[in-house]
Amino acid sequence: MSSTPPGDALHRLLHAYKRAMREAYRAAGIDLPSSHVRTLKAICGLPKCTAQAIAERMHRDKSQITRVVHDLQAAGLITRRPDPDDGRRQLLAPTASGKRLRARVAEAEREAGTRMVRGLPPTSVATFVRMAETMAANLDTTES
Amino acid sequence: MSSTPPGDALHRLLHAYKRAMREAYRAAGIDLPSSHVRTLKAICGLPKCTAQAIAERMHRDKSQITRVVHDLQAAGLITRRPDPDDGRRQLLAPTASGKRLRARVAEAEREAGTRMVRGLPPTSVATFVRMAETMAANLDTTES
DNA sequence: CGTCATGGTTGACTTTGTCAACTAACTTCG
DNA sequence: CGAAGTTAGTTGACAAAGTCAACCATGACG
Repeated sequence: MSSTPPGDALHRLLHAYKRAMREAYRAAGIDLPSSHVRTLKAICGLPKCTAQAIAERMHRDKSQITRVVHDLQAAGLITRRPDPDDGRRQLLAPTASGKRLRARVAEAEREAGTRMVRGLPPTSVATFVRMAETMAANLDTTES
Repeated sequence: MSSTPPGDALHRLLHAYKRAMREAYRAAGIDLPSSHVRTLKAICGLPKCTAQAIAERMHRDKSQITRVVHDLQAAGLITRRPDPDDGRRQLLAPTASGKRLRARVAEAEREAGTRMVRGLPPTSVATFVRMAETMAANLDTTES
């Protein structure tokens, strides 16, 4: 019975969220898939950013990062140069246009984000986010 | 700073959740993709269930439902027979083994679900689910 | 030096979601 | 009645996202 399986609500929410984001991106003239956008955000956010760091930070497969990074570079949004300290690593950094795009993304997201939490007390939203993080951590760490 | 963009937390959570579910399914010897499982749950939950009803209920594309339903039928988990009242519609219902599977799924989910909310007060979890639903509704309804 | 871990790349593949065209069955209404 | 529109479902094609495993380099360490 349990009329509200938590997974369903989650699934619907993320689905709606992704749709809203894609919508927002398109409205802002940004035609990148959302995973690329998130990767770009990560690169802009982390100071000395490597592919590994991104993969770890957002729990994604290395191969995925490789491909996305490749695309972003091809689009002239980021630069990739070998780390002088370690020949295996490559340091990722946004270009000027990458940073500009990132700013526009932030703008679009803020708009959609506020729309999402319309009518909800801000403190609850903070709690919500914290809970989401706790749950994710719970699920992650308990992997045998 | 706003070190925690709400979307990221969401994404990580759903990702972790899906992984946990798949893990749980596999551990229970259920080798169905999660979308099939969710569809089966919907069919078991709705009394007189049509493909359209499912699509609407979980905001998914009709075509997706068609294919999943087809698979479930091929696996002998559901039956599909034309609605006597309307020749276009098809009534979907779980078979005996479909119901059994559904029960096992519920078991596995309960286990993973409780693991997820470990250490969180149950009332907060309820609030969390309600908020998730509100947000999803916010995003859905505000489409121009 | 050999061995092993690490960062990254590649290929093949599955799952999920999206779009558009299309059939068949109902409905509406002139 | 019959033409026009709706609705349920199907199909094909495709993009996006995630997963798995094998594979080079480079670096670290005995």
